[in-house]
Amino acid sequence: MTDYRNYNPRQSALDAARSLLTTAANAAMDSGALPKTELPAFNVEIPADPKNGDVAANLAMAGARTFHKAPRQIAEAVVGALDLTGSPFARVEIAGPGFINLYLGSEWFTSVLRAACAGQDYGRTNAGQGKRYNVEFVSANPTGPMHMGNARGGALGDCLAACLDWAGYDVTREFYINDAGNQIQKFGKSLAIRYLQLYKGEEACPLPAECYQGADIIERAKEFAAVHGDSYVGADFEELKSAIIADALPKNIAGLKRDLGKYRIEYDVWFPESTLHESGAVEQIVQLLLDKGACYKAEDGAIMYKSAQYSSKYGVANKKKSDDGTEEEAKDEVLVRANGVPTYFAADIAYHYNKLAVRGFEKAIDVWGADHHGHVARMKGAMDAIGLDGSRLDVVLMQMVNLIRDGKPVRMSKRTGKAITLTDLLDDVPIDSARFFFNMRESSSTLDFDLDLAVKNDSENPVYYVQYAHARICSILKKLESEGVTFRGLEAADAAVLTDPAELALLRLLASYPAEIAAAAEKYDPARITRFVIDLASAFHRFYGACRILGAGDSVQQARIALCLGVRDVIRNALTMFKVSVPESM
RNA sequence: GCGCCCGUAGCUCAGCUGGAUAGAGCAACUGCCUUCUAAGCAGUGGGCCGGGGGUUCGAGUCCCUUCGGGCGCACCA
Repeated sequence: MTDYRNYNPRQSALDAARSLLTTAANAAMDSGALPKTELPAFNVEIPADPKNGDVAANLAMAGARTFHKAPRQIAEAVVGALDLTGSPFARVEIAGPGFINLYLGSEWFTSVLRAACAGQDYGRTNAGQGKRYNVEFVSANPTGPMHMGNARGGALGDCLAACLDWAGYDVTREFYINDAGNQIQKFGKSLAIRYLQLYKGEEACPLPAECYQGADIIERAKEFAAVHGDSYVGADFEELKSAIIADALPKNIAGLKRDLGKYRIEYDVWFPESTLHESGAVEQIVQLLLDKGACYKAEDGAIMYKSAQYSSKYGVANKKKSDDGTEEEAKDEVLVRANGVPTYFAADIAYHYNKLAVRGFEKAIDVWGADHHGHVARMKGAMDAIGLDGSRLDVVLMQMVNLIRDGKPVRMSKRTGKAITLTDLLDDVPIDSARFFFNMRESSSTLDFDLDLAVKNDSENPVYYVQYAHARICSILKKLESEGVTFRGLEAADAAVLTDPAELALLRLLASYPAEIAAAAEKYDPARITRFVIDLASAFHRFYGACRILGAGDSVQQARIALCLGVRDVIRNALTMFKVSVPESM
């Protein structure tokens, strides 16, 4: 059997076209058909309309100036020198203002057909060359439940990691546990007060407004009380806080793992922030920044980081608005407070130093909510400041989610009256829908999540539409089997007999799948795959309406079975890659 | 005030490093099941690509400007 692993037909066609045209243009210059000059930069692309060829090049238009000739004359000179023998292309045309349009031969289509149904993980490429990438996503605060941003970030980060994996990167999925710092102290205070309220009443110990108000805090306090009774009521408040944090925090972290697991997200690494403080890594980073002159001590004893100086390369640093409304120059940022406690920023620098320098990832990709965009430039700048290259940190910013019900935005849960959490969402809509819907828009766009659509069991719901295409293929294959029609294997699959536009459209889509995954990985945009698989399902349904398998002549029948197998496998692999279920019957 | 994201059909959105006649789904209307899953398909209508300048053979795409919407500008994380 031919080895189709790592095969990327679209990319090979583009590469072949570029190489052929470059050779032809040089030959035309050597023969005098074109003036000798440097070959202009040109594009090869897949035209939207197949009438304009399978690969089109703008070489002639792009070279009009350098060659001092009309585009069509240049095109004719190049095409005159073009030798297609041994190439994937069967013919060439000059069209429009001077496009050189190349048409792929049936051997290429056959190679696509066979690769797609060969059962060799078609779509996987080695574009990433095994580079080690770290994808950190969700990293929700362990002080409470996860919200919609975490839901989107989870689906986005997990599927992005999957795309990177399929595109040949060595991917680590990571969750950064913010188990240190101010918000943990606030967590402890909230818990401690809720605990005391159980014995002294709410009036005696009111919960301050800055504390966490959620019902989950009361639950944890009750659990603590169930074990320890009132033995901590008379204790020192700090002692109570420590004890109750030690009890509740691991439970919350376990809860995050459980909820994310239910959402089909499994991490390779859960990285606790506290270890950076305990190991001295945070102190070391601050010292390193002081040594490199990126930091200085302020009069009050705080250690300040020269934010503006390092951030400017990556965008304008945050400016501060003063009380009278006038604007001040970008301000340096606090790394260590005057009281000696490092800020979150200091720990975050140490954390990214750990990823890039200690563990040696080639890239750290962070998935952040867009509300943190102001931190991107300073974080990348900080990487430069500690002697790493800030471009090794990429931040995928993700815009807000609007939940829509009955055509109107919903903010609060009907049941709890509070913001809708990840678990609320997963109670309401299937996990398949959640993972799929969150990957339908690119991360830079705000996303309207239609709760009504997500639970629908009909073709309006894109998840069902795609799953149905797969189930339909499985059903067809079963039917064929029962009729005694069998597939004789890859050698029997010849794309030359597939001439219906619906068949050719399917082949072209199949051909582009590996390149789509590679592009999704490179652009950090897994939504491309979601849209691709919807397109593929749509093209299949059209094929189903236009072409029959039972009753077709033998060679056509064999080729169409191969087409079905290829589409089935690609849908299955794409959905499985995104951890969306793939039913064989519906 | 400064910064980031968005503005394309009635609605939700595609449009790949600028390319050929700007696409899809939903909604509206019309057809298609005694033949492989009608959870499907085919067809019709629907657009100063927010506005205005510029760059060039060519701009939804790049630059400038302007308007509208979202988000952010802490010794919080």
